[in-house]
Amino acid sequence: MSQTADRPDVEQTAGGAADGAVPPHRYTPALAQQIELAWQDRWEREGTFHTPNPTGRLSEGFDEVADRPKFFVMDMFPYPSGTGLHVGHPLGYLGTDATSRFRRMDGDNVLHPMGYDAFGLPAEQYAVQTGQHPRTTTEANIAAIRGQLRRLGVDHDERRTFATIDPGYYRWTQWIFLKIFGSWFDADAGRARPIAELVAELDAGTREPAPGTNETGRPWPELDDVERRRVVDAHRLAYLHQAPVNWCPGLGTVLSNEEVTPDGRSERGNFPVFRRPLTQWMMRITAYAERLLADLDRLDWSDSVKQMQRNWIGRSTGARIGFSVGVAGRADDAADQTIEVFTTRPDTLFGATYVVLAPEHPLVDALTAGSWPSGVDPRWTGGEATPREAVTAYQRQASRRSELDRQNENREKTGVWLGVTAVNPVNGRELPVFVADYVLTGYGTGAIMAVPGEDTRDWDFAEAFGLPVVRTVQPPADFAGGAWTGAGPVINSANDDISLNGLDRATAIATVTEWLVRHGSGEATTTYKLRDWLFSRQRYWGEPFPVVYDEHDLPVAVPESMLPVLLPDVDDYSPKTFADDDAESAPEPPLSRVTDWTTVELDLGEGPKKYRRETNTMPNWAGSCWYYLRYIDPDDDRRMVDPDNERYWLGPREPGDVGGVDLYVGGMEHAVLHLLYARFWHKVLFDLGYVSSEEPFRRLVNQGYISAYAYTDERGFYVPAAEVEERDGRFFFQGRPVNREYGKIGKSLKNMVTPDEMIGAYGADTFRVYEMSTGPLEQSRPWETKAVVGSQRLLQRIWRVVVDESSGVARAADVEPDEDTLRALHRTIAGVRDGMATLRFNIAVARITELTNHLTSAYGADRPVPRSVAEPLVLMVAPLAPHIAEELWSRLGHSRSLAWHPFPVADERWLVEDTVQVAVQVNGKVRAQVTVPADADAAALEAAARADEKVAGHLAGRTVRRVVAVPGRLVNFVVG
RNA sequence: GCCCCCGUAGCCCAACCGGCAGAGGCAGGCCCCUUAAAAGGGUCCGAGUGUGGGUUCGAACCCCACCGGGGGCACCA
Repeated sequence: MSQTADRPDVEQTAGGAADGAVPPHRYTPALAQQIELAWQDRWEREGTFHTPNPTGRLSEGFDEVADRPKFFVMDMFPYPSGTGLHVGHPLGYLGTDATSRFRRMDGDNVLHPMGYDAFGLPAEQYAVQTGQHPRTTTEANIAAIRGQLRRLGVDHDERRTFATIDPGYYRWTQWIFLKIFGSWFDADAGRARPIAELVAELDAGTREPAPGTNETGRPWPELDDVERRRVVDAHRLAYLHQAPVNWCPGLGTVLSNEEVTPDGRSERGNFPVFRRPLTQWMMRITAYAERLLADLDRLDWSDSVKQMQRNWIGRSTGARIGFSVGVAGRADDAADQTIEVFTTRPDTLFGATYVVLAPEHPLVDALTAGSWPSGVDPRWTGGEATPREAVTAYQRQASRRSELDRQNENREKTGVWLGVTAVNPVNGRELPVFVADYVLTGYGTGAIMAVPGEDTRDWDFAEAFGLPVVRTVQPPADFAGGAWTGAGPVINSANDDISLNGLDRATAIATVTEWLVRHGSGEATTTYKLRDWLFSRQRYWGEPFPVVYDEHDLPVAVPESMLPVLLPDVDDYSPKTFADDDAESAPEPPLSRVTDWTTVELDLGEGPKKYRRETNTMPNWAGSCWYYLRYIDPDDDRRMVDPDNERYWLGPREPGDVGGVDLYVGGMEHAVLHLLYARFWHKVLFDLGYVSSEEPFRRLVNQGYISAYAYTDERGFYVPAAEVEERDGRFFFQGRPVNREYGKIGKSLKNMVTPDEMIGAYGADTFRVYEMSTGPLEQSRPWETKAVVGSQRLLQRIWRVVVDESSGVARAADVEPDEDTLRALHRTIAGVRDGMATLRFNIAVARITELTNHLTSAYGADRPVPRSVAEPLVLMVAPLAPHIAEELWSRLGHSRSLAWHPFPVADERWLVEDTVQVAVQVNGKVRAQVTVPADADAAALEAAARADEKVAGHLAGRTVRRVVAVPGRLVNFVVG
């Protein structure tokens, strides 16, 4: 992230204190710096924030906290990229820090760790730009951000810190890969199982290879060893697959679907992306689609993130329907093939008038006819002499078409006819079969039945190609034309056997599906938009795969005892990149050039043999998929995670609970990728018995963004926001008027504000209080530098309540507080607790401000504040502004840190009033206030209200139809 | 086009389960302190909840429609 973790600039502010006008012991920025640095040293020296595990090497001191509830809170760890940290970044870190400190004081055993996500493209690109090894730059960036976090005063247990690039960490990333590689998804059991169990069942004859996994078509007992390995490999959760991938020549690597923007460019770097077939590692996340979807309901996450994951998984139900091809007597070579289509609208089957295959559909070649029949519609041929030429030309054109064209909204539908027809199973109608790129390879079966009457895309295609339309849903009388996708009774849908006519959609779907099943022509099915996860990258800066290839070019797992497979040091770590638009180029991973590494002699049980290493590396997401588990003990070199410690920190709290991290805070931008991948890995680890929790993150909170004003001059260029002056509501830069805009903080808008500047000017505590006071954690908010002074003033007042500004000594008195003060104190405690518990730190700050203001006016300079009020005030400030709180606590005579001191508890006695004011409404309008005993019942309330003369005036001469009296709240007279 | 979230004072934000719209901060006014300014302290000032309907004794809160802002998905059959 940033390299600007400067020591605070004490000089800048120290000058003012020499001026005599300021009392010598005022809480100035200079004093804040001193206090903060001193306490940060002491926390580190004393290991104040060390959290014990139940067992293992980090278990020292666990006995003292064994009876506490556990609380695991963490942030999405930073990616230290070297491009500067701004005030938006710490928002979440401070939220978890305040929560962590509060929960610790309130009696929890709190785990609050931090680590660094450091493999991946940005670090590599930064290194290439600066001509340094990625490890050098990455480690420098980590050191910088580590210093910055320390300067903010966060309470991470630094013994649990690690980076994903540490060999001691990625060893276990590779280990998890081996576990995934070493398992398969048993669809009947709905979970992953070790691959050895599959082999055992195949050998025993109790299981057949899954459909599509046995290319030979021969039974398992007849296969030789290599053929058997191919069958087994095709079952694995991590598998090699040749498929069209997103090849990005500009980056020299392939990208996952998730890393490609909707306009067909790379999310990183904005280079064009092309589809081309390559053999790559895939992760079978689709096997978990149903569980990933269903378990969302068991998570305490925001609706929007859940919704985004639901959309991404994209479950839809419908039917698979077989259309047979190769009608007798037709001059084509497509004998006895069946096209499987997927549809969510089997109720419209009678309206299908043609069939479409995706250009990459495997049946296209086999189905293409030798010649056009006479009289073929010229629109159907693509201008070619034969179907084969037309199809080949179309496929080439489609593969070249960048995704940029594809997303063009109103692009005309294109396609060509294969020269064959397929038979609609429900009415025997012969439908022409087209290939067209509006049908996607990866979704459903890659083939559709086209129903132009009820689908706008099919309608558009039918219009362009002159295809017929059969309506099967009755549109409303005033319908203008085109495809009708709304509801309506079914029409034109009957054969000798069934009729759907008059049925509603749901009934029609059930009826026709049942008919299809009975006739062996289809079945009800569910599909997902989610695709398997492309897991290979042709980059240097990533985890090497723990995989080698043997003489059959089949993958072999590197034994666990040989982990980690270290990333070799190389001179040239940049990938071979190509011209942005060179779609024909092929990936060339940097590791493939390290020839003394790529070839290796190993004894994997068959004696020493030469093997070829996998030269791809894992994607950036791998390291962040499981880092929360490693915080439990990053130095455990025997296990990924100790099961007892995992059960303690992450296990289910009660039967049926998903378990996981108790509070996970991070940006909305990871709503799909990181969170979905991590959930997937966690579920695999759960299935294999390595973790006791079903989900990684029980509760997720997305912190808001911080935006700031930006300013443009008359040419539209951004000017430095910090130098813009406001006069009479208008804005000027160097005397010239500028326009005010609003946007995310950053370099490009020239509106960057760094925490270092703020800490330099006010100290970390002021910065912390400011960020926490601007709203609930989830709320996005504007940054306003000039408002920071308000938080500074609050801390100064708190300081003055406790410390004499001229002598620097605590001025708390051992006297009894008055009742007003006690009420104020306990109301504050209740409010602060509420704010802390609900991550509405602004509420906590507001309550503390009220109490401080009360104390300031109730106890002047000559009347010290009672100790029994000053101390709880200091304790309540501690989670938000820990340094000043520690300092005040210490000046109040305590030698130990307050970090483990119990948080104040409100006394109910001072929360309830003897009497309460309730509003009296007449027809819902507030007309008077009456004071009644706090426990007055409805009748007493009504009596008191009627006795009020203003109320009597409103009621005089009118009929009271009804009286609503809510004890403690109000009385409402409903009059006629 | 579809889906999700959000509209309260000049600005940022509160308001428990539907029960008196205001806690806090910024900005602004006035006063004190000061030779003056800054810093500091004190005090004052504020809207009726985007719009229109509905439910209710009672709506910022629940329902419907619309407007505005933010985000996601998008030829997904």
